Amino acid sequence: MTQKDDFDLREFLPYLLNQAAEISSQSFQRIYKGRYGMLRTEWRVLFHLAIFERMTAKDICEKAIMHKTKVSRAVQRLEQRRYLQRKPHEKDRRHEWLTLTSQGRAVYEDLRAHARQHDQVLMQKLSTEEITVLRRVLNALSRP
Amino acid sequence: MTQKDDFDLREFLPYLLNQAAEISSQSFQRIYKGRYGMLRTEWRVLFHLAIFERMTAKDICEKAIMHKTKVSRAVQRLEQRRYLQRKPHEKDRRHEWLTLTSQGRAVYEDLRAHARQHDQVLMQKLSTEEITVLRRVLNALSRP
DNA sequence: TGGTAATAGTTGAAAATGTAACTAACAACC
DNA sequence: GGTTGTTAGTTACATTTTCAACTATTACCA
Repeated sequence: MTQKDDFDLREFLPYLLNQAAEISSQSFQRIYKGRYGMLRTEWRVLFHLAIFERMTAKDICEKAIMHKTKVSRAVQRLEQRRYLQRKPHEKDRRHEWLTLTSQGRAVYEDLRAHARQHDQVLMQKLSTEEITVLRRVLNALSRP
Repeated sequence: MTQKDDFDLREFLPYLLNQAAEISSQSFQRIYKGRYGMLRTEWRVLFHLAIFERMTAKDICEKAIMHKTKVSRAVQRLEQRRYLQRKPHEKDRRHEWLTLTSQGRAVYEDLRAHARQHDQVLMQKLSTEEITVLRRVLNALSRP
C-alpha cells in the first residue's frame, strides 16, 4: 500500500474539513447522545434557541444552514421531550415562535459546559494564533 | 431574534468545522453525483484506491476513517459499475485486494481534475498563509 | 490437536436523511 | 373580491447510514 498518485488527499480541503469535523465531533456526540439521546440536528436547534431566545423554524434554517425538513423533525423531537414550546405568531399564522422550556434550557446549560470543555481539549492541540486563523478561515468558508 | 446567551457558536470548533465542511463539500458533490451518480463514500474509496493503488477494505477503513460497513457497501457499488476489482489475498483469505479498473481510473482522473479546480476556487477566499495554517491545523485535528 | 478467541468482511433491520409533493396562510394583481 | 403565486412548515417515500448479528478464516494456546 504505497502511494502512487501525486494527488494528495491531505491537501484537498473538502476532504480535510470533513475528516477534521468528523473526528472533532465524535467526543461531543458521545455526550449529547449518551446523556440525552439527542442527534446532531437536535443539539444544533437547541443551541440556537438558547442563544437567540425566540426564533421561527425559518430563522433556524438560515442561521444554522440546515434544510427545513431537518429543522422540522428536530423541532418535533425536542417538543416531544418538552425541551421547547411552540407559540403562535400573531402577525403571520404561517410562522410559529419557538422557545425553550426551562427543562430545555437546563439541558442546554449542561451541554454548553461540556461544549466549552470539549473545545478546550481540541484547542490544546493548537497555538493561539492557529486558533484565531482557524476560526476566521472557517467562518469565511462557511459562507456559500 | 436577538442574541441572549454569551456562548458563541461561531467559536465552537465542531460546529464551525461541520459548517465549513458541509458548505465546501456541496459543489464537489454536485460533480461526482451529477456525472457519475456517486456518493460521498464512493468517491472517497475511489480516491484512496487510485492514490494507494492496492488496498484491502480494512486499509481503507483506517486511512479514510470510515466504518467497515460503509466501505463494504461503497466497494460493492464501485464493483457493480466496474470501477474496481477484487483479487484474492494469497496469505490470508479473509482479506481481498482491491484495485481500480482502467475505467475506474479514468473516472478518478476526471474527478481529480475537478477536485483541483474546486480547491482552487475555495482557496481564492484565503491568503497563502491562511491556507498553510489551515491545512496544518486540519491535519492535526484529524488525528483522534 | 482441538477448542476458543480474534479478525475481515457481509447482511438485515432500524434509524436518519434527502427529495418532492403537499397543506395552510398570506400577498399581489387584475 | 377572486385568481394566481409565494412562503412556512409538514408529510410520504426513497435512499443512506447505523447497529448488531452473522460467516468465514486465521491466531492463540492449553
